[in-house]
Amino acid sequence: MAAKNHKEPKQRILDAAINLFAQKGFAAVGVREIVKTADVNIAMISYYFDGKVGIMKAVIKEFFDQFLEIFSEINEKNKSPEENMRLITRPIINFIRSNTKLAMVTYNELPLDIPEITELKAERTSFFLKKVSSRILGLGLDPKDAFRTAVIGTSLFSAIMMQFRFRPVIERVYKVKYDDAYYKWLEDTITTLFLNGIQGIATGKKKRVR
Amino acid sequence: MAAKNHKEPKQRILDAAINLFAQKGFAAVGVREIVKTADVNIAMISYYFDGKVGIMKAVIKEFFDQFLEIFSEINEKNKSPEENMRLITRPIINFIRSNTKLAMVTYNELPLDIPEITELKAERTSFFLKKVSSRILGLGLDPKDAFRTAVIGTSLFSAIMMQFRFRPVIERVYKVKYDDAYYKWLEDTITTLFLNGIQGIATGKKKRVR
Amino acid sequence: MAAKNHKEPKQRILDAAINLFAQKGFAAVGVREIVKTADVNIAMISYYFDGKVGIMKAVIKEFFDQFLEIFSEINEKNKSPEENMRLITRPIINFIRSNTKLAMVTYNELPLDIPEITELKAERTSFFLKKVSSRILGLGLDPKDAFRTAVIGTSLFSAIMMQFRFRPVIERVYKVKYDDAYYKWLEDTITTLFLNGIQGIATGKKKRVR
Amino acid sequence: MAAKNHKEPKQRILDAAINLFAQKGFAAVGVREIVKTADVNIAMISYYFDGKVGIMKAVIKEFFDQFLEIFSEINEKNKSPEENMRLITRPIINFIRSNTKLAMVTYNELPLDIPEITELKAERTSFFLKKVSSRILGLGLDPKDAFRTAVIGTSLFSAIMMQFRFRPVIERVYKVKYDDAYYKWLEDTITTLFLNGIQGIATGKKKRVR
DNA sequence: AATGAATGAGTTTTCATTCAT
DNA sequence: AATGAATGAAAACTCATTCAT
Repeated sequence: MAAKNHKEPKQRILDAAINLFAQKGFAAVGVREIVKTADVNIAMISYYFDGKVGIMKAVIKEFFDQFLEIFSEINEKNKSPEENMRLITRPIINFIRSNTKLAMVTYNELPLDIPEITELKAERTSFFLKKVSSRILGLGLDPKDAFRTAVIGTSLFSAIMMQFRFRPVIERVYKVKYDDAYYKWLEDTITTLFLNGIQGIATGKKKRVR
Repeated sequence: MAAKNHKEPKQRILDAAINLFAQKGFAAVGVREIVKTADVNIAMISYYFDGKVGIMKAVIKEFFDQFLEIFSEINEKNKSPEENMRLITRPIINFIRSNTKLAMVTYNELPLDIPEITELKAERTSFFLKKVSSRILGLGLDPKDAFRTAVIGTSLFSAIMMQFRFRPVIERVYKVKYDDAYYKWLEDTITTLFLNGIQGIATGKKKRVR
Repeated sequence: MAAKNHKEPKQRILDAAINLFAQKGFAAVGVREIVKTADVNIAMISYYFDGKVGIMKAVIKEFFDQFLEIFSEINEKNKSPEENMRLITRPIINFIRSNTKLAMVTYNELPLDIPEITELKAERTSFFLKKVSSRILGLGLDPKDAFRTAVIGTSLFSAIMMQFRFRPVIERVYKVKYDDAYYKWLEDTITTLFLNGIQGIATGKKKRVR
Repeated sequence: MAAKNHKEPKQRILDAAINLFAQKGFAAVGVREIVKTADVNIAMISYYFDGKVGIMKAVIKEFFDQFLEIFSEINEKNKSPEENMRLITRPIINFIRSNTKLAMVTYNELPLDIPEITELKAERTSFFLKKVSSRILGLGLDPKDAFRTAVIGTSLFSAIMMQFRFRPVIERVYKVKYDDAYYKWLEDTITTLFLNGIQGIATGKKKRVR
């Protein structure tokens, strides 16, 4: 029942919370459940995080701190369009694969209004929006069409996220092994899908403008 | 505060619940809040829905009953690929536009485990998965590649859904008016994006197989 | 689920209530449970009994009306002591055997205070106390020792009652078949036990006085 | 209204519950009433007893733990039959006199089915049945007639219990002072009654066998 | 740093009863 | 006579948080 106690209490709380939030959602998880899972005293929640929403704040921060960083590492020089597209899809897939629950919690709680978190969430997601848009832009779209890149960027992210969210459903219907090969295949599929899609938009853009 | 009382109590409860669940999430909404919004007596929750999760059950059923129906109406005959693609994207966008909160609630609560709802959810989502996959299949993909159609289908749905979920964030960054023109433009964008993406996959399929 | 509907609604309610009260106790049974068992509309409770405690009143009345009557039928003439003792024990055992649940409900709820029933209960139990005492008195006790007969009388009744109350426990420990032979044997045992006991008290009375 | 706060909260809850359960019955007492009487916070019920039935569990355990112990102390050596009988009646009367409410609560709730308590109750009452039977056996009954000792034992206990249960009724009819003298007299009466009764059964046993 | 008992407002659900039909 | 929707109070329980130790 108790968790591995080699880590620090603060980290144990965070780990437990991410797992439980991912499973049941923020509001449905009680602090008593968290402290039992983390094997810490209940007062430690206030001590380290100043309450339950403080944990959620930390979770969101952790997600964005790590997630936004993966974009910084991308340096598309003079590569092929496919390679550049892959420079977007691969880090996203790999990151979510390695941090599935962290990503799920953040993504799931995004539209919900917990007042004390609204500002933090809005700021980070806006930043993400700009970041991902700018990455998409380099693939042949008209720089003036920034809004469209935002739609495509969020679609890309959401499409990838969906594969993790929908995993239980997919497993009910198809025989899939979620191994390295699968994730490579997913990377290929998403890359091809969006690369061709974006190129289709870029060439046909004269017709449909907004 | 009280709602319009022209509708029947049962429907008022459902309407109120959908609005509140969409705003705060299922677990964060109390029945007292629902009955206050719906202007009904608190005991009516048990009377009509047998408790709070009963409301959620009804919400999920309502969403899938309506949503799955829109696919039945699609009859792709001998039309152009673009027209066929549009026969998928348009009804989805229109439906979610008309039932944004219903869709959001269902989509948001999908991964969360509320035991009494698990089975219902699993059954309906599996059904959705098959339905959307079969629609995608008609666009030039190899019939043996059913699993890939599932990934593309869920990506498509999720990409559209994301535009509704992310609306508050997008509004912070871009000046958008969510009118008929916008939704037409969104339909065009998503249609072009996925049509070209799917065609790219269909032609390049020999290389990447799973 | 629904009960046999040949009887009148009022009687069906009473039957259902007695069964449920016997099983769970008055306070633990809800009117909704009663009406479901009796297969009548919930408003019939108020209509026929003026509420839940009204049912309990009727139950208590029914028990005492029937139970006190069995004593009237006893006419000890010039019989042997054993025959006279048996004229007390047999009707009690037979009555409780035939009306086990009615007796259990009344006996179980005796010490509990439901204001509207207190007076009714007190009056009937007092009456019972006098009745049973007077029966005991004829077995050789000093007429002045009325109080002692009350103790013996209640002990006798309680001893018999206990065999019904404790039946589930006894069945766990001993192999018993609750058939005619058993009840005859019980009558013999209780009769002998109390007859000899009373005679012992009657002869030894000079020593212990109160 | 508030109770003496010298004792620990847990004990105060137990004391209050025993009093209230004895007065109104388990199901008719609300936790709010208990916490008001015990002057503790309502959450302490869950904290210490894991809910209302947890209190009842504790009450039953407390009764049997204490009650069964009084039998252990009895060591009938080479004493007269009356002394041996008295070694059974006296501790029972004294115990119930000192723990009237605890005994009443346990006795009253015995036949009622509160699922979570069924097993506990069954186990302890079975144990009691064996204990009291073995005590009775030493008074001249045939060792093979174990079942009859059970009937007599439960009758004895129930007869004593009845004097406490019926006290309000008896007080309405007779002038009794429930002092030491009364309990001594009660001990004499019950002892004589059952001793002679048992001896009557023992001698007349050839005739009536089961 | 860490404990766990204690708090009071909060939760959902069920209660017996009523009333318009 | 009979229905069942509707009521408001009360039920048991859980919540996140605090505080003396």
